[in-house]
Amino acid sequence: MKKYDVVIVDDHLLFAQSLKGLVDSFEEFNVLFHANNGQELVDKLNTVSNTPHIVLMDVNMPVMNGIEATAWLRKNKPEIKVLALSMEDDENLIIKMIKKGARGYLLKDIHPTELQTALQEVIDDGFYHTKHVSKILQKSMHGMVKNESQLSDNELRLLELVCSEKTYAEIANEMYLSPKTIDGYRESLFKKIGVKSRVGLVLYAIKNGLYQL
Amino acid sequence: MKKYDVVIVDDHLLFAQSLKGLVDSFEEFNVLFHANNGQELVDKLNTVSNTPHIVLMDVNMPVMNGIEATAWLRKNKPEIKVLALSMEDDENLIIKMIKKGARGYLLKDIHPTELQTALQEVIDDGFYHTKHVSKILQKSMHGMVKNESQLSDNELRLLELVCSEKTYAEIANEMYLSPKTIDGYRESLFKKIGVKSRVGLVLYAIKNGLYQL
DNA sequence: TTAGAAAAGGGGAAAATTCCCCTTTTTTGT
DNA sequence: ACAAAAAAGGGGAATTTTCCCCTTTTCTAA
Repeated sequence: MKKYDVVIVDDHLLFAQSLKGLVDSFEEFNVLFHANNGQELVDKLNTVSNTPHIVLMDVNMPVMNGIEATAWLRKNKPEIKVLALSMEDDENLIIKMIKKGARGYLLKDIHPTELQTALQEVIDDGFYHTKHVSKILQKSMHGMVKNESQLSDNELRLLELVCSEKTYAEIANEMYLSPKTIDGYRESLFKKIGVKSRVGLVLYAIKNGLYQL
Repeated sequence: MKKYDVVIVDDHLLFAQSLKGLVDSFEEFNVLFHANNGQELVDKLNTVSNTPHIVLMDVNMPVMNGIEATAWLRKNKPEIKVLALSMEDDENLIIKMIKKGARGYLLKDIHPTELQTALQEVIDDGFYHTKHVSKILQKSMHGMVKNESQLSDNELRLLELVCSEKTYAEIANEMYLSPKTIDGYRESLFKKIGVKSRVGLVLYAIKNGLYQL
């Protein structure tokens, strides 16, 4: 029987290596290769003739992260199915990955047998949603998740820059905008997010993974 | 040849499982059992007659974390050697674990062969320091690491409360102290930590786990 | 017990943040 | 081409943060 080819994209070498052992131990699957980040995946797919059926994709990675890599795959290799596998249990991150094309989102603390089930279902049904992911998707359909997609690009940019010791004047300078414009963005962010101080913005940005510590 | 027994303590099941596979593949080592957190380790060590030579200890875990578990081991099972294995690359955390008795601190992105080397050296020499850990220890000996142990109780308390939308006046009220006293603590924290704004304090507190999101 | 250190508190002011209400410029849909 | 909407910018002021230098109270060790 032909095995399905899996590619692992993860910057934690130890995890990736042992994950490979686990996946290889599954009857129906076989690890084709491993990439340390999104960019390495893209490079390897462009040179190697063999394309995998499934990519097990970490989300937080240096150089090119899982979101960008998944977007690239959908555009350039749409036949490859992406299964996200991350430590981050974050509603917005999960939604973002699925919007970009991930067929499911597993947390790294799942049971090994669930990984096998997930891989098989992605092959058979085209997706695999854990109960947890289903619940988040349900909520997001009803607008229960404050998704930052309703924040403008500049507001998002400010939200990141606010997580620093820069003053608003310095931030305005960096964004080539008037301090008054920045003040407007700030006010808008306060309203949309529901906070009343810069510290509130910082806390929100960090909780929602918009600012990487 | 008798193999050395290893116990894995990690709340990420998938990682733990595949790590077990890796360790079992080493000639000289054998995984005795796995615990999901420090408390489970303590329970199992108290019921099982067999004690391991080495514990591979994650740091961030629910219920009882790696620091508490390592402290318990030093007090109750000093013959067991702890090797920390974590994602967290944080100077204070590394120092804290080693102070509590860890024989080394590995990051989860090391190469699998280095894990084998580390296990072997912990058995042979009693410790294994990566270049990274050695550098941090060297720095800490020269007071180059800003360790939060030199922050007073009130300063630490303020550092937590600062991670909120409260004003300093409100914080003063909550701590039953004059706003001016709080102002003094704040100034002292700025100096000790090396920041110049409240956002700087928030970022420091979060990076160092002093404030739980 | 008594001097010195540490903790707590204060005055005052410049800088930064927050808030509200308003104008100009740019973009967009038809 | 033009009206409406969105983005950018402004005036002005209250509040909060930040900073510096100083006094009083409390703890601590000789």
